[in-house]
Amino acid sequence: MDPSTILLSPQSRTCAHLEEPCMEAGRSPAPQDLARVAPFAWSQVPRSGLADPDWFGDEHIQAKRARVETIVQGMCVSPGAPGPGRVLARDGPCSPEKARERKRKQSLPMQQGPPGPGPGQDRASRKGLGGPCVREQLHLLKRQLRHLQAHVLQAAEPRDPVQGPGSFARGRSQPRVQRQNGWCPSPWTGDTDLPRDSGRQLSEGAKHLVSEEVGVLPSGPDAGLQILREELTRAVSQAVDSVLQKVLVDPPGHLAQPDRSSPGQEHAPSGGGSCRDPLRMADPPLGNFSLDKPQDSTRYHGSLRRIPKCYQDPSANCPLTVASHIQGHQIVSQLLGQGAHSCWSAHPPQDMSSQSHAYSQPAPPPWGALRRLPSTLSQQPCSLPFPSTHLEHPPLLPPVKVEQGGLLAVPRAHPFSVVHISFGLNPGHLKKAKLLFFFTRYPSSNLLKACFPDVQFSRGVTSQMIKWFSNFREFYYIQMEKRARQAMSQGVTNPNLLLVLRDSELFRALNTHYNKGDGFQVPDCFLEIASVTLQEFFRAVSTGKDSDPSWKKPIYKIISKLDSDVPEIFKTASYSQELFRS
DNA sequence: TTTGCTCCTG
DNA sequence: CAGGAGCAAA
Repeated sequence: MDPSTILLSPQSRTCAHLEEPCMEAGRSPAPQDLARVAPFAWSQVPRSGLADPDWFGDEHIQAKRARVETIVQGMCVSPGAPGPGRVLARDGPCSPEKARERKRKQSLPMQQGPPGPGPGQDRASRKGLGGPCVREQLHLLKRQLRHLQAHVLQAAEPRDPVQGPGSFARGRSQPRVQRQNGWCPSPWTGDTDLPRDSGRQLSEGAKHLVSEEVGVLPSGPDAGLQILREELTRAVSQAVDSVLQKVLVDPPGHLAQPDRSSPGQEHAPSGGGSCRDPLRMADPPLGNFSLDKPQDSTRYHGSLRRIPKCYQDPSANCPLTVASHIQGHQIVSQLLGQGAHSCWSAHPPQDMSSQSHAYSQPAPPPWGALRRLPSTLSQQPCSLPFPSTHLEHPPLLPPVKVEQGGLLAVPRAHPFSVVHISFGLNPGHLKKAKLLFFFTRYPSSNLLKACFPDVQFSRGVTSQMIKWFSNFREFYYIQMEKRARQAMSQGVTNPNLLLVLRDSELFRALNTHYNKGDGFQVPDCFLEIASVTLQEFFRAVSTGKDSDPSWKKPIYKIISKLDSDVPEIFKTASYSQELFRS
């Protein structure tokens, strides 16, 4: 008896939940909060200002404020001045109707955002956002700004040498600028069609909404500019948010999904729970390993096999072309939950190619990060609390014919990431396919397409990949048969004693083949499937069924039912690129 | 006919 | 790992 294949106790590993990146950072208002707060930022300023002793005690400032307010109020009733996106209007002596009208006008562009961006409209919406629409708004606001500046400069004559025009504003805004320097530009700004500078300004404006929505009374041209920036920021970021919220679904694999068709995967607490666990290694190792246990794996069959919950979810929130759930959720959660102070937001997508890991780890070698990730995946492939390290890895150009920007052609590619579509398969894809084999021995072509969003599938590519898996299986079954026969020759009688452990020779052979370099921690579920396979081969061989020319077929059938769900990370384009890179 | 699989060979 | 033959199912 070969002790290496006898499992006395299942290896159990603790469930190492990786912390969400940047969670320790102080939470800043989520965009919804911003959206809730921002429209009142201006009107709240005086109130907060009154509460501020510095502010309240300064009569000069008060006088100046009164003058500026008068000017602004005058502007708000001046014909033609207010327009869409007008932001300087505030409730005051203006008539209630006009005030209401202004409120409506100022809230419409922000709250409506892009008009009903549907799942398939994100591109168009974003174009509209970043393009002519925003430019027009910008233009309009600039005109208003010039208007305002003229008024302010007229009104605030240098009567006060200490606090000349803008001096107050500068005194107040200077530290603000300082803080702005530490502000991480919004990742979205870079994704719009706005000039990079505009994006930065917008982001800086957004920061005010976060950190200075109260307590400062903007005044003077600088402040006016700031206000304009803020409002522009608000409009754009809200629009982007709404697009995002429409486009990016709540990921099934990240949040609690109690009703998921494969609940065991979602909440596998540890160890062998990494995949659908047909054999529940919690059983004593010598317990029943008979194949009736995987009954629930029949769920994998049929049309619903491996269909992500998202596709089964009747919720309309799930667009047909689903972005990578995890990426999407990460983006949303980063944006919504961690918002302005998110490390993630410190790097616009465009910069990620040069700052790939900077936001999650100081400078981890790609493979190091990769290695840490799968080991987590192998424990919880479906809940996937993986580090953001892998979320937005820079798309790496494979040395094949590539094409940029095939977003619409890539169903699972993130709509906001630049995906380089490969028309062929590269070593990274092969590597990924091998790792995939740990989860699925018989991937459907749909699954393959889902797992290789950066590949433009053609008949040739599909068959090549199918061929790969065929080869993988071939090797796998050969090893199994070999080991089964070996066990038989060693006098093993109880097939249930045959288990594949990580330190067994069989595992080493498989690991070497599929996981060269051992950079990926093989999921426990694979060990379980391998054990089942080995036992089936042993049973067949020991009962003489191998005399039948097609004696392997029943085994194949059994094993084909034991495929596990593939971790979502495999469905991201950046993953194979990362593998290729390493 | 197409697709997918196994088996064999190089 | 790829190519090809052969088979079976859709």
